[in-house]
Amino acid sequence: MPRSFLVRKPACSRRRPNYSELHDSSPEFTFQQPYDQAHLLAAIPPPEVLNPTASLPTLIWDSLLAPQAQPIGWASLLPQEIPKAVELTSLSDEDSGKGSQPPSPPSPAPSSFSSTSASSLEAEGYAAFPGLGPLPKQLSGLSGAKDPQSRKAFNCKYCNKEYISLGALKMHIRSHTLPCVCATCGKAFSRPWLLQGHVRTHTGEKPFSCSHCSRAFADRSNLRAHLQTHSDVKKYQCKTCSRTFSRMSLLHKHQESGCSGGPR
DNA sequence: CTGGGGATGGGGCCC
DNA sequence: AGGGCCCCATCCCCA
Repeated sequence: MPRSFLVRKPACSRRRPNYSELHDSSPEFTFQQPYDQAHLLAAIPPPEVLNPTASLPTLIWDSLLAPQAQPIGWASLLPQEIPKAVELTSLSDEDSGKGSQPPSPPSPAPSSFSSTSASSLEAEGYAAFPGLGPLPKQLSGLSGAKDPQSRKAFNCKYCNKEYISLGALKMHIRSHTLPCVCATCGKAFSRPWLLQGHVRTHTGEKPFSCSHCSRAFADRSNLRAHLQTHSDVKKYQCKTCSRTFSRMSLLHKHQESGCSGGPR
C-alpha cells in the first residue's frame, strides 16, 4: 500500500472548523435508513441526519498544506474579489452523516475494537489485541508512561510501525484488521465511516450537492474538489509556467509530464 | 496530456 | 480515552 500517512506529520496548524455549529443545525438530508441499515453490519452506526449548514472551509490555503505546490494567494485578493469563494463556502450540502452512534445494538459489536478502554486493554487485553506488538514497558508499569524520558513507542506487529500512543496504534491496526465489512460486497474497511462512504457506492446516494451545478457527490471531499472546477483561481500553481490547477495531483502530473515552461 | 469524478486511506481535533 | 467527524491526500479511471 503506497499510502504513507501513518507517520505523524510535523506540527501542522490546521484550521479548526466550528464543529459545534455543525452539529446544531437542522436536518436536511437523511440517509435512506432501510437500505443503509441493510448494508451495514452491526458494527456500523445507523444513518444520521446530515447537516445542511456546515460550511466548507475558506479557500484560502496555507502553503503548508501543499509544500510542493504554490497555492494561489487568495488572501491577497480583495474581499470583493472572491465572492465565488464565499459562495462556495455556503453550500447547503455538507456533513456526510458519516456515522453516529449505533442504536445501542443488543449484541456487542463484532469488532474487537469496541469501546474497550485503554486501561483495561493495557493490563489484561493487550496481548489479546490483534496486531499489538510486544507489551511496552509502560504498560507493565503505567506510571512510567507519564515520564517523557521513559516514553516508548508502540509497535504494530503487522508492519512494525511505531506510534507514541496506544490509541494511535489501535487506530492504525484497524487498517490491518479491517473490522468494518460491507454486507453487500464483502469489502472491508478500517473505520465505520469509510464503510458508510463505500455503501453509498451501492446505494447511489449522493448527499453532497454542488450549489453551482446540478452535480451531486457521495463524498464531501469529492464535492470540494469539484467546487474547484467552478473557481476561476485554482489552488495549485506550477512554479515554472504559472499555470494553475485545481488539484495537486494535476499539478504533479503536469510537472512530471514535463512543463513546457511558458505560461499557458 | 489534461481535467475531472469516484473511491478510499489516514492523522488530527472535538466532544 | 475513545469515537465520530473533518480535512487532506492519493490512486484509478475515463472523457
